[in-house]
Amino acid sequence: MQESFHSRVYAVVCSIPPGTVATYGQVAALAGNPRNARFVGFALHANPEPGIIPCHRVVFRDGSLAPGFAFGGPDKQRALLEREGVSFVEPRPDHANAGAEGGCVDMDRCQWHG
DNA sequence: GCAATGACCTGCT
DNA sequence: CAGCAGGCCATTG
Repeated sequence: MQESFHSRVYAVVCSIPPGTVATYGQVAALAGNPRNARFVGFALHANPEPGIIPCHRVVFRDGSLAPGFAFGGPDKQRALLEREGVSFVEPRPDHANAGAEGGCVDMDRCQWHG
C-alpha cells in the first residue's frame, strides 16, 4: 500500500462529497500532479477496489463522462450522479466533446470546489 | 531494468 | 471558429 499516485488519486476521488463532481485535472491537481490528468484515469482503471471508488464523480473538463469505460454503463453513471443530487444539462453548455450525447454534468453547480 | 501505454489537457495552426 | 497534435508523469508487462 505505497502512497503511489494511485492511492493518492483514490483518496481524492473518495473524498469528493456526494452531489458533487470533480474533473480529472482537478483530481490530478489535488493528487499533486496537475499535468497527469490522463494518469488519474489510469489510476482508477487499475484501481484496487472497484465499486468503492466513486469514479462516476470524476468527469471531463467539459462536463462529459468517460465513454466506454463507465464502471457499468454510461447511462448508469448518469443515473448515479443524478441520484446523488448532481444537476445535468441536456444541451451542451459549451462545445462538448463527442461521446457524451446526453450526459453533461452541470459544472456550474456541481463542480467540486475542494 | 527497459520500454510502452494511458478514463487527459493545453496550445497552436 | 474549428480541428489537430503533442506532451506530462507514473504504473504495468
